[in-house]
Amino acid sequence: MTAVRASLATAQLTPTSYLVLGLIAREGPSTPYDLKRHVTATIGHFWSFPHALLYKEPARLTELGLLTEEREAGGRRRRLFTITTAGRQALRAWLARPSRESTELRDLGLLQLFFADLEPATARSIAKEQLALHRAQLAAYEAGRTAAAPRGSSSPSPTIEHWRGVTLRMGLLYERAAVEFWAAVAVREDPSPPSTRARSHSKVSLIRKP
Amino acid sequence: MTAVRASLATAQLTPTSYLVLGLIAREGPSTPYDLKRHVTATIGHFWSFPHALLYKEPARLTELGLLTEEREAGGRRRRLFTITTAGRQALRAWLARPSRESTELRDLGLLQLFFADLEPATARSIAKEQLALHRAQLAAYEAGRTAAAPRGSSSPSPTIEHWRGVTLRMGLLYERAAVEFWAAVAVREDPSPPSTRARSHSKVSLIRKP
DNA sequence: ACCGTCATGTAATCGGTTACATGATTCT
DNA sequence: AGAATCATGTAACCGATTACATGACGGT
Repeated sequence: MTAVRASLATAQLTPTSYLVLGLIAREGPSTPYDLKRHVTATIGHFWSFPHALLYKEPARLTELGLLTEEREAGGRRRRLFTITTAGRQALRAWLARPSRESTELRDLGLLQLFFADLEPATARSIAKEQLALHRAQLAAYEAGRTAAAPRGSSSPSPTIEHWRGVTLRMGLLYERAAVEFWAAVAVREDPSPPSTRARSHSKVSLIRKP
Repeated sequence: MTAVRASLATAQLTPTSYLVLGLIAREGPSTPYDLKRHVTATIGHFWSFPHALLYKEPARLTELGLLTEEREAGGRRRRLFTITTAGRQALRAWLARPSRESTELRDLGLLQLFFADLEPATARSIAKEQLALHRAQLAAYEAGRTAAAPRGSSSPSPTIEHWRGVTLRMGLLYERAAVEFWAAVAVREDPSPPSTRARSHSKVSLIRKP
C-alpha cells in the first residue's frame, strides 16, 4: 500500500526527479557520476544541481519504482540505474503537462542592487562587479558555442554537443540581457559626468532612518 | 556562548536573511505582512519568497540579535520587527562583499525542452506554451513600467514605485530574452515548411532505446 | 448578518546544501 | 613513490515549501 501510494504520487516529483529520469531515459543506464558530468556540461551552467543530489535522487526514484538499481560487485561498486516502464510513463506525462510556473531568476547581485541605495557608494561597485562577471560568462558561452557546433557534423542522433547547444542558447541570451542591464546600471550610477540634471533620487545614506 | 557563536555566524545568513534585513532597514519597522506585500510588488516577480518564509525568517534574525521584536497587545497581535545596529552592520558588510555566485535560472519549460526530443511532438507545444506565458509576463511588466514611472514625480526619497522600477527592469530584459528564445524554438520546431533541408536530427522517438 | 477575501500565523515534512571521507587514477 | 586530482559516496543539518488554520474587515 505504501508502494501504491508512492507510485501514484507522480505529483510530488521535483524538477530534480525529472532531470534524472530524463537523462537516464535518453542516455541509457547511468551512474550518478554520469549524471553529474552530463549536468555539469549542460543545464548545470545556470541551474545548479549539487552532486550529492544526483546521488540521492536516483535512490528515491528507485523506491518509487521508476528506476532499478544494480551495483557493481567489485572495484568501485558503482551504482547503475536503469529506467523502468513506470519511469518512462511518468516522464512522458510530465512532458505533456504544460508548466505554468514562471521562471525563478535568483541573482545575488540583483538582490544587492535592490538595496544599494542603503550604501550609495556600493551601487557602482556592485554594477561593475556584476558586469565583469556576466561578460566573462557570456564570453565563455560564446566560446563554447562556436566550438560545440561543428558544421556538418553528421552524427545520426543528438550528441551531448547538441544538448550543450540547446541549453546554452538560453544561457547566452540571458547573459546578453544581464550584460545590457548591468551596463546600464553602471552608467547610470557613474558619477563622472557631474551634470546639472538632477539625480532621480538623493544620494544620502538611507541606512539609518529616524 | 551560543549567542556569541550565533551572532558571529554572519556567513550563514541566506539571501532571505538579507532580503528581510534590507527591507526593514529601508522601510523601517515592519510586520511580516509588510514584508510580504513589498516583496510581492517588487522582487517577488522573479524570485519567489513564500510568505511563510517572511514570517519565520525575522524570528531567526531576532535570535541572532539582528532584529528586535515587539508584539501588539490586542487586536491582531502583529509582530513588529526593528533592525538593530548589529543588523545594519551585517547588511552593510554583505553589500560591500561582491557576490561571485552566478545566477540561478530555474525554468521548468527549459527543463522540458531539454528532454523534448524524447517526445518530439511535444517540443512545439512546449515552445508555444512558454512563448505565450513569457509574452504575457512581458506585457505585464511593460504595463507596470509605464504606469509606475510618473514623469516628474518629485518625491524626495525613493518610493516603492522606484523599487518596482529597479527590479522590474531586469525582469523585463529577461522576459524579452525569453520571448526571443522561445519564438526561435517554436519556429525551428514548426513542421509547416516541409523543406528539403535536412533536420538537424531525426525525429523518431528516442524514449525507448535498446 | 453573512460571505468572501484579506491578513496573520503555525506545524510538519522533505529536498537541498554543506561537510566529511575515502578509494582510484594519473602525473611528475 | 608521492602528490594531486578524479571519482564516488554518506550523513546531518536546516531552510524552504506545503498544508493547515483562524481572526479581522469590507461590502451587500
